[in-house]
Formats: sequence, C-alpha cells, structure tokens
Amino acid sequence: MPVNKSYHHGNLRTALIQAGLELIAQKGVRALTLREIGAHVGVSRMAAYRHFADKAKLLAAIREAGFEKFAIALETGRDAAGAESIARIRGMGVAYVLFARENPAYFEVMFGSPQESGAPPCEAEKRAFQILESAIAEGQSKGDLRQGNARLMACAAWSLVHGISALKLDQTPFADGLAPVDFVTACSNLLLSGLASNAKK
Amino acid sequence: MPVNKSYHHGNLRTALIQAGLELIAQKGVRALTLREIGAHVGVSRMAAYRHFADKAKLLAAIREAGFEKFAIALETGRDAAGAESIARIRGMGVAYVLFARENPAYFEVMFGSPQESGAPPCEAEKRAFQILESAIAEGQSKGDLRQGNARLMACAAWSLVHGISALKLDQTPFADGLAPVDFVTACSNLLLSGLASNAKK
DNA sequence: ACCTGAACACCGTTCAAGT
DNA sequence: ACCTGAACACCGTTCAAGT
Repeated sequence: MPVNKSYHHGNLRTALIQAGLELIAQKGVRALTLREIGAHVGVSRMAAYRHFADKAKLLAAIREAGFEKFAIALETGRDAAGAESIARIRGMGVAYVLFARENPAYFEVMFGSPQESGAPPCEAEKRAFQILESAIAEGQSKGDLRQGNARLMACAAWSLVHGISALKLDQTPFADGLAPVDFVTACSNLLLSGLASNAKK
Repeated sequence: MPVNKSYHHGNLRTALIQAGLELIAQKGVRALTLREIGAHVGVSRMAAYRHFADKAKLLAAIREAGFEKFAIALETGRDAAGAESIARIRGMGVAYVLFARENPAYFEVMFGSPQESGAPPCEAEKRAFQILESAIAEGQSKGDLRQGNARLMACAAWSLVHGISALKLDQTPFADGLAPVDFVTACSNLLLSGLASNAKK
C-alpha cells in the first residue's frame, strides 16, 4: 500500500481511512458518506477522489488494512498461547472473536458488505486463512489432532469463530454470563472434543 | 364498478415485500430503493408509506418473513432426517446452509445489516434458535450427545453453520470440490466427533 | 382510506476552474 | 499536482392535495 503524501496534509490518504473507520464505528458502514469523511479531516468533499477512484475503493483500502491488522492479531493470539498445538489453535479462535469485538468497524467492512462480484480476496485475507490451516496441519503432524483433510478442519474452526463473531453471541444472553474469552474457549473446546457422546470414532 | 388495477387494495403490502426481495436478490440490500420498489409494482414511490412508516420498517417486515421461512426450513430439514438425534441435528445444519444459499436475499436482510440498537429479535428468530437448542437437549436425554450446557452446545452448532453460510465457504474453493450438502455434512461431523485426536475426553 | 406530484435535504460523482 | 465550488442525477421523507 503506497504512502501518498498530500499537498496540504501530512498524509491525507491515511487520514481518510482513519476518519472512515471512526465514522463507521459511530454509525455503521451504511451511514458512511464521503462528504462527512472530508469534513472530519477538514478537507473538501472532493479531496478523497485524489486518492481513491470512488467510495468503493476507499472501503477496499479500509478492508485491506483491517485484514492486515487481523492477520497479526491471529498470529499474536496463537503465539501467546504457548507451544501446545491445541492451545495455539484455541488462542487463534479467541483472538478472532476478540478482534471482531474490539474492532467492530473493521469487522463490518471486512465481512459485512458482501464481496462485490469479481473482487478477489486481498492478500492479507488469504494469509489469515493460511495461518489457521497451517496451525491445523502442525497439530496433525504432532499427533494432537486427528488425521484428515486439514483444509476441511480449518473451515470448521474458522466457521465456528466467525459465526460467534458475526452473531455476536459473546455479547448476547446466549453467552450465559460467560466472559467473552471463556465463552469462545468453551465453544472451541466443544469443537475440539466433539458434541457426540461417542466423540472418538 | 370497474376495478382500478393501479390500486392494490390490501395486497400492496405483500407485493412490496416481494418486490423488495427480488430487488435485493438482484443488487443487494445496499442498492434497494423505495422508489424502485414502487416502480416494480407499478405504484407511486410514496405508496409504500401507506403500509410502512419508513424504509427500515419495510426491511424489518422482510426480515420477519425471512425468519419465519427459515424456522420452517430448519424443522423440515430436521424431520426429513429421521428419528436418530444426531442425524436430526445434522439435518438442521444442512438446512441452515442450504437456506442461506437458496435465499441469499432473505439471508442478507436477516443477518447482513447489523441490528439497529434497541431492535429486539423477532419471534421467529428466537423460535429458530429454540428449535436447535431443543434438538440438542433431546439428543442429550437420549444419550446420543454428551452431557453439558445445552445452550452452549447449541451456540457452537449454530455458529458453525452460520459461519459457513456467512462466509459462503460452500461456494468457494475452500469447499474443495465437495457438493454443498456434503461439505456441510463433513463440517458438522467434525463438530460432532471433535477435531482432537483424543476427542473423547 | 388510498394514492399522487412537488419539494426539501441529503447522497456520490463529474466537471471546469483555482492555487 | 493538489484542492475547490458548482452542478447533475440520484436518494428517503414530508407535505398538501387529488380520487
């Protein structure tokens, strides 16, 4: 992502992304207007067009920045969980939900607006999934996870934490009073151990 | 007395919901305009205000209709799966993802736009979750599912299928060429059996 | 009651022009 | 090069009026 120094401001491009983020956090993507972003950084409502072809491009830039932050959050959560592979996977799951909780504006742009047809996933987005799939494969090679299609297992793990994040289950009565971290940990443990009484086939 | 075809005595409300749905399916909620809905049913752009206080209320009506259809789809999927409790739960999961796939417009309105603060979940929405939680409790009482917090287990199951639906994983290369039903079934089996090699604790 | 056109305060975006 | 105001074609919504 190129840094674009503007004439009158230190870095208008970055300022626009930041302002967009703040406005989304306040009122949602739906209420985001280019005019308001401009006013927020003290610039004409047309200044944004110097750096972004249109509103969609600005959103795409926010989206990309979000996925980069997201991928780092996943790696941090994984590494903070120690060396045990199951703990590392669970650490990523917790980091996923906490990221959504703490960065609702980013999460909304990253996953909220359906990908316009033809828009390919950005690099950081693909990297985020790779991180998870690698952790699964590592767990398998260590013998901590059952054998099988690692990608499928990654899909299941990803879907679980994404569902919790998207439904904000950790922020509803469904969480049954559990703290977010404990709720996600409990759900993750269910996936790891299985729901069935004869879980180990 | 001649029938004035431009009048929609009584059925305009339903026609507006239906038209809204079709337009959302074509271009997404974001591009939905009251004016276009009106034109679509051959009515002035203000006619909608006879039946809905504003655009948000129309969307809420679509949302509610969606959840009603959704709850029925879950029950149908459950009952079609037979009497075995694990098969019934899996049947609901498959129905969940298939509903999202076959009714993207409904799904987008139901879950896409974040609940405006203060908007309580509609009856059908709560019923849908109740159906799932009951199926879990039934599986426990039959001894097919492990004991434990049924609500938490329902959250995990719900999140898994919601994540698949929201990320449209069954419609991406992540599905690894599996048919949607097979992909969801495989993911559901992973949750039921567990990812860990020592799944049965 | 049910529907309508005109009008208002917003949008995103284009354009020609200012510095 | 970078930024601006005026202008255009849209929105949702209000209002007074038509049938």
